[in-house]
Amino acid sequence: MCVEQPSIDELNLLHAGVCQALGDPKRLLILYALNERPRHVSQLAADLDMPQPTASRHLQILRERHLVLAQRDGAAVVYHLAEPRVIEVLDTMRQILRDSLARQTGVVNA
Amino acid sequence: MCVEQPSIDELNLLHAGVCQALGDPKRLLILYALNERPRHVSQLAADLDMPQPTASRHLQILRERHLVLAQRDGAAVVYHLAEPRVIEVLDTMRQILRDSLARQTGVVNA
DNA sequence: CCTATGTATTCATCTATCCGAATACATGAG
DNA sequence: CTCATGTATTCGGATAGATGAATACATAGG
Repeated sequence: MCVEQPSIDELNLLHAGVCQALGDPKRLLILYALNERPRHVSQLAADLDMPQPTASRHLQILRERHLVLAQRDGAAVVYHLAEPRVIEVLDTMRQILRDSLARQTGVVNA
Repeated sequence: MCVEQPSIDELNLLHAGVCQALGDPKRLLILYALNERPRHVSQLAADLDMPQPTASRHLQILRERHLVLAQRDGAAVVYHLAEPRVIEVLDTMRQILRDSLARQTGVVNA
């Protein structure tokens, strides 16, 4: 109780922040990779062919936005999705995008 | 036919571009406003209390990402959502966000 | 053509983001 | 404690994004 609730504007700001976190190609790859299975940072970096610090920084951003969760595993850290629904949302967006592209090119011979 | 199809990476890039377009508070307000009803640029600017050039620039970005469509109405231009599904997606994201916040604060007395 | 209204664009500036490289920090083993 | 491994952070520079102010452009009316 007595918890400060975010105002409409604050919620809108947080909302934008989450969307912004999704607005990077590498972070999308990370989210889809973690959807397949949780992974160590180094494993993720190797799988996605990016330097470890790069993966770590992107994971930090995703963590701040509550899109992924970290869990210690000895000296390593396992990251996993915080919300499976996010993948559904991303899939929907991607489908909308594909439809949009199809509509564009489709107009040519419509 | 013979239309160049985007590769996986290109699609991922476009996907990120669309998400990035959603990652701005004012653009979220614009999308939600246009979901209520299509509007002229000036009307939108007035309703959302932002300068007309600001609204116009944001609309340009949303147009480039195929999130809104423009339609001339005399000297004015009516903007409307290109995809109602985008609002569903945004609503889902917002709900996920609310759940996440509730989980955070809820842990206090869990 | 000239004017009025509405929209888009340019410019300069400021801020934020992204990255590679280097380095600091944390954990577990010996 | 020391070392090895794995992760996070800092620094510097390059790039992109957002904004106010000014202005160009487009359309309709007279």
